[in-house]
Amino acid sequence: MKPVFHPDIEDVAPADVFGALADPIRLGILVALSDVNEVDKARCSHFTAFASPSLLSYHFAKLREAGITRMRVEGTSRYLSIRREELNQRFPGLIDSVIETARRDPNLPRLGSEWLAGAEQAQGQTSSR
Amino acid sequence: MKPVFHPDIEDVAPADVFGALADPIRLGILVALSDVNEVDKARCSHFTAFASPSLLSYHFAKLREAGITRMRVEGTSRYLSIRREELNQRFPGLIDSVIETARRDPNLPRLGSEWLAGAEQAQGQTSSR
DNA sequence: TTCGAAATTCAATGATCGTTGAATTAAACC
DNA sequence: GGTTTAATTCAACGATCATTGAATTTCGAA
Repeated sequence: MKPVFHPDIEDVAPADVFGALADPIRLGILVALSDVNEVDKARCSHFTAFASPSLLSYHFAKLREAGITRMRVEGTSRYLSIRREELNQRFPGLIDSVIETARRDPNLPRLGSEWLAGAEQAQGQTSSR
Repeated sequence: MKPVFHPDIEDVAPADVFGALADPIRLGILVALSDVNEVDKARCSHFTAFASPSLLSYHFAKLREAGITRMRVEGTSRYLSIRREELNQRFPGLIDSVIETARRDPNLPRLGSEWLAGAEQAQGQTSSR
């Protein structure tokens, strides 16, 4: 249960962020994450429609290592969220315009609306962050 | 004197734009271009401090093919500019926050201040690394 | 203690990327 | 004409990328 590496936001370079955004699957993940109001409600397995499990792992790691997402381990599951406050502190306004730009792209993979409501049963009181 | 291809801004996908931004040299070019108030005043040869001529050509093409820059041919020279209006129409607010983000990166290649002022015969000496 | 679900890791692939250096085009200037 | 200047093109290279599929880890539950 190695505790998933997250880079210090100060160590993230703009070019790294843009590199992580240069893929339709990852942009689709980002948009889906931004649709989740409840923090840490997005489980990795919710994205199986986007790609195979191993490919998803690859893309999740890319986003995480670029400082864009956070990954919380709980049992055999992983929950994803956008590192909004840290990103806004380091790159003010960037992530919002990126998400807004991606959201308008009709060619990105998307999740049905049902999963947003159906992904429940989270007991998220364990120390956040 | 083939007339330089520029993609229709509607054909540009967000992932393509981010891919073009995923490089320090190209971000440096973008920041430098945003410093030029006079449109079409930035000649390609002004960026020789950033990389070799052939590598510059490569990066210029990347930015151009991603719909980010425009290239005007005049004699043997080429002048670059950011496609601001079109980008803002297609991806509102994006290019400004990208430039602002890049401008704060202390690790990007930069141009001296002398070239901004008309600079005709500038031959900088600031090569390091 | 075995079984199954969630997710990662690993090795392999073909594609694209960033970089170099030499050759090439194209216009300008004597 | 020949030369110079600006910039691109081309072939090569090693590095990274996106993708696949099989093997592995980890934990929860029966």
